[in-house]
Amino acid sequence: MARASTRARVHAAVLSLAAESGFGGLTMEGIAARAGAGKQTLYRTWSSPAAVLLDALLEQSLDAAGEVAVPDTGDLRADLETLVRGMIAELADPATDRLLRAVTAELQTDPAIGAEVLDRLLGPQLRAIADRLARAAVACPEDGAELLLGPVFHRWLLRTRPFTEDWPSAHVARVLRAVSSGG
Amino acid sequence: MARASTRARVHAAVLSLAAESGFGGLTMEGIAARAGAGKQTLYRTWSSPAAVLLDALLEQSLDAAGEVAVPDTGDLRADLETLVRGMIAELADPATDRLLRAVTAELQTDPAIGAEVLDRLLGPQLRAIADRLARAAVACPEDGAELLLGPVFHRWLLRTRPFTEDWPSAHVARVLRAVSSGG
Amino acid sequence: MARASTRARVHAAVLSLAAESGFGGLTMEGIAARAGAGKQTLYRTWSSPAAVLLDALLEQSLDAAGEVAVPDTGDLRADLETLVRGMIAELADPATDRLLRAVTAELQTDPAIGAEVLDRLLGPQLRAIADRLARAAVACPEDGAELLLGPVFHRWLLRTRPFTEDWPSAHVARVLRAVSSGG
Amino acid sequence: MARASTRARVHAAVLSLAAESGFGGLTMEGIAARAGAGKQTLYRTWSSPAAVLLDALLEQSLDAAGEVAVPDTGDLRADLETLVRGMIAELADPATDRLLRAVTAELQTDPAIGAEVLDRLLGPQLRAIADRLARAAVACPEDGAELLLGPVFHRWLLRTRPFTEDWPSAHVARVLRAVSSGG
DNA sequence: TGTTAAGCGAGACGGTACGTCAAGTCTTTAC
DNA sequence: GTAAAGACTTGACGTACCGTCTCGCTTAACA
Repeated sequence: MARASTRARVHAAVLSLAAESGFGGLTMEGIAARAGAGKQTLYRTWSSPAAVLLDALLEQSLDAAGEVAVPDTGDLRADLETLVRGMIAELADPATDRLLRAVTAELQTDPAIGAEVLDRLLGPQLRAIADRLARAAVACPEDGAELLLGPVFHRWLLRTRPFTEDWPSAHVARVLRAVSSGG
Repeated sequence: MARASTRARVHAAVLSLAAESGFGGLTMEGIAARAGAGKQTLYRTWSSPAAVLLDALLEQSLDAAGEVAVPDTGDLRADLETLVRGMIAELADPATDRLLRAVTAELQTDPAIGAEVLDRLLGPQLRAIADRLARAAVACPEDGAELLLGPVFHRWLLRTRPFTEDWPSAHVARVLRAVSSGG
Repeated sequence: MARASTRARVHAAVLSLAAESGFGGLTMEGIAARAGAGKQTLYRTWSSPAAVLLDALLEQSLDAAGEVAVPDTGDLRADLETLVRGMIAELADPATDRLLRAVTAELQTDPAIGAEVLDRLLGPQLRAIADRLARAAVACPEDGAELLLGPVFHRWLLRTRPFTEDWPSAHVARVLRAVSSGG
Repeated sequence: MARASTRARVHAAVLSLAAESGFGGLTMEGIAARAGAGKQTLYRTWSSPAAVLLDALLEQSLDAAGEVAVPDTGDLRADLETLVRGMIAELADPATDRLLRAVTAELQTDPAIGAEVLDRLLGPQLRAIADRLARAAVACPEDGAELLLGPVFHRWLLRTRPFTEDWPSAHVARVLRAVSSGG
């Protein structure tokens, strides 16, 4: 397995390269050169630039962002709205936008990446939201979480239309109605 | 502009190549060779393999599949469930799966592709669903359509969990509750 | 086939590199870089650094040295001795020595190189000597030529012992006796 | 210096590898792996795969094959013809052919290899033939041995033309004439 | 109808990156 | 405390495509 110092240099290299030239510019060759590492060293551990980047991101932000922070003030409606508005704001940041789009694209092709993203990013996020819903006595918290996030991703990923200022509150209202008692 | 016969040969070539080796295996060089065309001829008209493929697909299926068929039996709940089950079945087909994933991935990178897909595939689909909802006197049909499709795409694209047999009906029930009177 | 200007640049590159760093330092990559050519351009025409070098050498010296000059003063013994002394002198030159050794080594491995060398260097040389012998009414000129050159190469290639000043005349005498009347 | 058991394992490894994949396939890495030794252990004692192989060969066959057996029935002509035919037969064996070509090629590059080969293979061979000639009262036995072997090697190494059935006897006749009384 | 420019096939070209291999050096582990 | 195991940097390998660029050869439209 790779030595710790090697991993660190590679992580630094991939992050700096991604920051400079975007995800599309990442190549194994370039990462190796920037890291002062041999290509074989990279291939020994990672299978593609996306895998390197993902690993770097996860290592970097594991504890901090790994714990997807779902607010819990007791007011479910307000909490979900805060969450949705936060996500939209994050997606509006060009850096995050480019990065998440790249990961999503890669994820379509490489199932291994997909599994890792699910394990360490999406899964926790969905679970955290589901937990918040469960704490509010919602009947089907997993489906509720999906109902909350699905349209956000759909609109963002497929660029169907921009987010408007008042959409989040209306969206949360619909989601809450969807999972309310009658369900 | 390319001659009609050239276009036709290129379209045939890209479709057969995509069918054989998947989207990832498409290259301008390969398409040109299969089509018996020069590379320059391709570059004169299209900028990437994705553009060629998309053009071929749209030309092939524009009128037929372009008209997204949303059933309208009068029973909204049943119609939407039929629609959702149909989509899920389509996504389960390996060929469709690969193709749509590839287009989605490409769409993250190339805004021109994105615009074309939105114009000619997603837009009509969303509008057709919204129309169906509007005909059932739903208040916010666009948001309803998004609420219906978003979770399906979310689960499929991000591979969070498989679709189960009874999920569609529960999902449709939630969506209908979401857009009911209060919305 | 390669364009003339490309060939010329590649030939110049390989000759200058060989002069600077010796044959062992030749790589396809290095030649391509020096020539300002793509690697594929090299591989399209030549299969190895040795092939490039050989081609350059042959093109360079084709007419001049291609015509292996066997002296013909009428005095066969003197002519052959001149020839042998000339060869020994040439082999004593470090540049020629290194180059011919390299070609000989490569020739063991790559049959295509061998065929080319035979066609354009060794064949003509042997034939020229055989012709000279034939003109002197020697019965088996090809075998005579081999008898003349074989021991020279043997001693030089295998470094069995150095050439001495009086060896050529004794050697030629033996060869002439070998192919005389009885042969 | 390497331990005896290590040397033995390395020798076995290099011989088996050479037998399987030919000389060209030998690498320090492969030998080390096959021998169950570290690469460093190899480099400590040998400088190249050729050195390892040569060492193994010489250790294996020193006394046995080192004594080049030149027949001595009293009939010099017949003995030399037997010898030549034997050499040609040996060179016709693909395994011997490959091995000797490889050693010859290596010998052009690495003078140390050359010296060792001369000392322990070629030298004894030439000396044995010279001795046989001397025993037949030939005046210049070393030159005679060279005259006998030179053309064989020349034709084989440079692949000028194949050996024919009746060439050995004619060749021996010429060599004997060359070194006869007149010389 | 005969000319002439365009579109075209073919593919060489300078490049970049690929993923692999082996070289030779180094560190770590374990006997 | 020596050597195995093997990670490391380096650099060449040969291949695949990239996008650009000549080359003739069609071929359709205009003179």
